[in-house]
Amino acid sequence: MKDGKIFELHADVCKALGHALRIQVIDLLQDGELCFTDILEITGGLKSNLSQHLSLMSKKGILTVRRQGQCNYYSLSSKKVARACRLMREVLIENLKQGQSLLENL
Amino acid sequence: MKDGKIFELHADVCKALGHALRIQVIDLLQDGELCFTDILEITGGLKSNLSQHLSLMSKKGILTVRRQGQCNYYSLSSKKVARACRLMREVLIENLKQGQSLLENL
DNA sequence: TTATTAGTTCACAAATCTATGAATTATCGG
DNA sequence: CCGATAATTCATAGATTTGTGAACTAATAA
Repeated sequence: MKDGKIFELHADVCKALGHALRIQVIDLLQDGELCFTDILEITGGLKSNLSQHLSLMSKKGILTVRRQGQCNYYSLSSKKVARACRLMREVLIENLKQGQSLLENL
Repeated sequence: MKDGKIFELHADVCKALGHALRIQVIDLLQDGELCFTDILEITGGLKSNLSQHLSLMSKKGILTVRRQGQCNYYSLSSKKVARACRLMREVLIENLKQGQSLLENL
């Protein structure tokens, strides 16, 4: 595989983390699966919107869906997703502590 | 801080990972700082483009800049950025192995 | 001072992403 | 079959991100 291609695939997977609702979903699924309706109830908003975000996350390979009867259960495809997410959160917290974000958002 | 706000800030930091060139830069800086010109030489493309991506990464707090004489040296703000990035790469590799990406990209 | 090197900033068009609401599909219970 | 529940798909308008080239700033060298 060409070198540039791996960067694009890699970035594509990382892009799946780049939205507040998607981050919240990853947070919610850290301890196990939840069904669509439960996620919707917690996050709020339109079901069509949530559905599209979950679909994107599944396509990028960070979520897994399990269909059971009427309900769709979503879970993280790997614990590594949650770990990566937590690391980035720590980076954020460290930056916030240094007040960097205050300066940058003026 | 409101709960929704942390998700947005968190997503914002993660967004900084969501671009092929920026992933490549993180890769390059894993073992230490590099100056702008060196990065440009490796990644290719327009300097204005690279400059904007580096600036974005700095604003989001994942890069640090050190100005020395004529040159600007960039480095990762934390080893955690590289670790998170590697985790996501592993997630990608695992998915590729399972051939998920082939199916999804048809 | 003038030229050169290093890099940033700016404006703008093109591409991509996001939210919304309506229409649609699928499953189950009666 | 019929109605209800669960969720996806679709079209589209609006917002954000990206790449490009020109103009600009800062530090050094001649």
